[in-house]
Amino acid sequence: MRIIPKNRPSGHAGSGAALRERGLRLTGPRRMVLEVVRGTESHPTAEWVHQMVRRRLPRVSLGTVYRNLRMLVTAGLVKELPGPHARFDGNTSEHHHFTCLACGVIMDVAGPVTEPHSRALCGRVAAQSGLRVTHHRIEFFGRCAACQRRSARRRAGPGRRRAP
Amino acid sequence: MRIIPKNRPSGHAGSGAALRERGLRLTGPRRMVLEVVRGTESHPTAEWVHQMVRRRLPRVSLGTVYRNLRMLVTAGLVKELPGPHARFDGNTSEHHHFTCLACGVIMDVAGPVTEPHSRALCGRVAAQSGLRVTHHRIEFFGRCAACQRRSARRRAGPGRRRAP
DNA sequence: ATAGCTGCAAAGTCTTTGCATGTGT
DNA sequence: ACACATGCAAAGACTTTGCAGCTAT
Repeated sequence: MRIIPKNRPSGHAGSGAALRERGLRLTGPRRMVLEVVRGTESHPTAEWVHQMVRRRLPRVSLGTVYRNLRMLVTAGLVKELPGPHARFDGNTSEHHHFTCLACGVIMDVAGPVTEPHSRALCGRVAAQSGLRVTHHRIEFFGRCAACQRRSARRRAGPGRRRAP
Repeated sequence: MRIIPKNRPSGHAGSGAALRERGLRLTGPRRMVLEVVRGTESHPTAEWVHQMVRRRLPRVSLGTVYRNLRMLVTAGLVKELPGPHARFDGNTSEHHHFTCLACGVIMDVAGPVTEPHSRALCGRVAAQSGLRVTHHRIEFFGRCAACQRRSARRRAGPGRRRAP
């Protein structure tokens, strides 16, 4: 069900190096924030990042996590997803997102699957409207495979399920 | 520059009728909220809607505006755009949005321009991933025509501008 | 008559910020 | 050394909610 390769092994600069390259100071909290965000595919909230960071650096405050997340977004090392609660994404390669309306999980949808179409889309929009389109974002909504199975099973009949 | 037909003239049920049809009570504040949202293409915030409503009904509170906006969204009479501040859209036909990064304006991008491509996109995503895609949203970002002209003029030379 | 709305104000949630102290370069 | 980061707590921005009094049906 994973559509994009994990970004860890495919390799980008280590967190420390990445920070230095942008002229950002290398501090413990900052590095940890970046590593947490890069180390998950769960599109975490600031709160979640904070909890994870605290496992290693228990004194780090939520304010610092926010400050660093903002800074990393500005530096282009992290992306931010729209919505009422901010969510962050350590995968900076071009990709889109699918949100399961049943369980809430957010999954990546890889560039190769959508790229040709979405490129054509941008072209059309630009051509017809006189707008200059520099980038775009697509969000898909529906049900993930797991939730489809779940509801199919339920419909089939409440006969056999997990051992009672 | 407008890409979609205004939704007023093309006609949908009057606000009163629309509310009744959904079993919602027809009150002054509620009707006014719906009419304000339907009457603009500016994708307004709750605050802005509140100010407009107050021009006619000065005693309406912001809380009531929020309550009614939520209710209208639930009833499907109004759509909500994602982002840190909620924005609302009285145009419920399928369309997407363009945001100008220079001036912040949000414009509609019509279905017909994008529909075939975005349909194909959904199909591909569903096929490759086992996800069931029920709907999607596309946001384009860039510069609107006016801002392109503005910056072109500025580059051309700061010779003649508005009277000093 | 009565379920549903409203105004008002208080409370919530998420995020940002001021300040004194600490730290990477 | 000194600019930059941090922790802490207070403040901000936006949104929701409790409640007593109206109101559409």
